[in-house]
Amino acid sequence: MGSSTPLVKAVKGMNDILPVDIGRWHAVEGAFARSMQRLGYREIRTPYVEPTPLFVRAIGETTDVVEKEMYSFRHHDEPLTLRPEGTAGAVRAYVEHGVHNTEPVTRWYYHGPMFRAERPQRGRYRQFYQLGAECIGDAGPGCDAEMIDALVGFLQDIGIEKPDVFLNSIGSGDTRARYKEALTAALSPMKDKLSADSQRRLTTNPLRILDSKHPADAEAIATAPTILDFLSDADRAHWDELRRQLDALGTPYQVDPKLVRGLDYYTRTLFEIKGAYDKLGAGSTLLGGGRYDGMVKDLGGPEVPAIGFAAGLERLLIASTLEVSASVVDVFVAPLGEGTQAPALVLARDIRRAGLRCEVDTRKASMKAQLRRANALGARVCLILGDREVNEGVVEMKDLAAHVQEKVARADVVARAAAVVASPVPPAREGDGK
RNA sequence: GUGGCCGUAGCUCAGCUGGUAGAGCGCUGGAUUGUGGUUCCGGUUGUCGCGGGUUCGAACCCCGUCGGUCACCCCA
Repeated sequence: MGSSTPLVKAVKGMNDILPVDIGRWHAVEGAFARSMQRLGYREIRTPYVEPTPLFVRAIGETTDVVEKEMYSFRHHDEPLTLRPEGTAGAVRAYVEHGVHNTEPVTRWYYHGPMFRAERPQRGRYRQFYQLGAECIGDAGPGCDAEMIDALVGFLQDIGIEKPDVFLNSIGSGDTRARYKEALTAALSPMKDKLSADSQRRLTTNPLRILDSKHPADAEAIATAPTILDFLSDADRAHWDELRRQLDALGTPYQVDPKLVRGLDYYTRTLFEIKGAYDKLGAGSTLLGGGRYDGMVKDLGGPEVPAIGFAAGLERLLIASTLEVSASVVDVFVAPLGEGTQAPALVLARDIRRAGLRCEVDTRKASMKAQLRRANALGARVCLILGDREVNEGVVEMKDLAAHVQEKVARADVVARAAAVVASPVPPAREGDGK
């Protein structure tokens, strides 16, 4: 009946995904899996809960994620955390299973929920879903270029017309150390003019100032030295080669020397893809990633390079124009009259055994109500089984899209219904049925 | 986490300087006592997010709280 006030509600920032919406989720997840499999990636699933120190080590002690966004708790004195991202767990699994001993290059993709205690808004939730992949064991820029190119293709596959790729290199350890020094030196004199956040960042994490949207920081950012001028020879070679290969692939990108990311583990290549600005506003980063050549070793493994990315599934769904069939069943069986339920159940089971989706009405509803339901479920065929039909050994088969109906022998009805379901939907016509 | 805006039926929303709720869609019944979708006619739905306060009287004003949203922080 009417409405009701729930006694218990879902946790803030954590949402139900209802069946009406799940089709689009499946479509995007499926497109992603196919796209990664075509590149030789295999799926990995890791736990949603990991030991807290994994994230502290991998992501970095002073990052916002670790400092204030993790769902952490103790269980029997063991510090645990709901994973805030997927790379740390994948790399932990890589090290734990000694995967480097079994193959030179490892390509894994994953999808699943992540948890971050931020203030929710559109496209940003406390339990959210990521699609991601890691390529471990190849240091070359070709690996980076291939990944970026494939991602653009994937986004186009799900109907995101023109994804914008932003690209940067933040070099490796020594490059970054020299740049940090130069940046701090350049910005310190104007410290008083910076925003409060950036003044603090000057000592904690000066790179992040480049990312600030605060108007007070605009001038400092504009005049700051760019990290691309500080690249070591090896870093520069990687960077130049990456761009050459992207050009060869014909994948457009924009160099953004101010692109920095909030996780400490990145080295060299950094990329971000944005799109659907009108629908996503400030959260239009669809996907971000980069190289993390040091993490495997940091987590106790061998010195092995790696690159990966993660995409926000909710954001992809907002940006995607994919449309998905709302049809729930292929065939609807409508029993009419007293003795018809049992034959209807048998008929429905036969239909399902032929591989079709079929719902049978067990409510004893009127024919009108049953046909309405058949229509609402998106059935192509409605099989009407009244006492008359049962007695005659036939079924009334109605093609709901073509608006035609015929009497079919019970023995033939499964094959005939299957043929109708497989046949193209006739062109829509104006009009009223007869 | 900081600040702004919002919260009325399942959905989208209306409700005039406070006088105790309305539309469309949906759902449902009928027109067609065995035929959907289209058409026509009828019916149905609310502790006006929650708690407190002001007032003779609150959906409307005030405080708190929860939720959403936008921006920031940050990120996917």
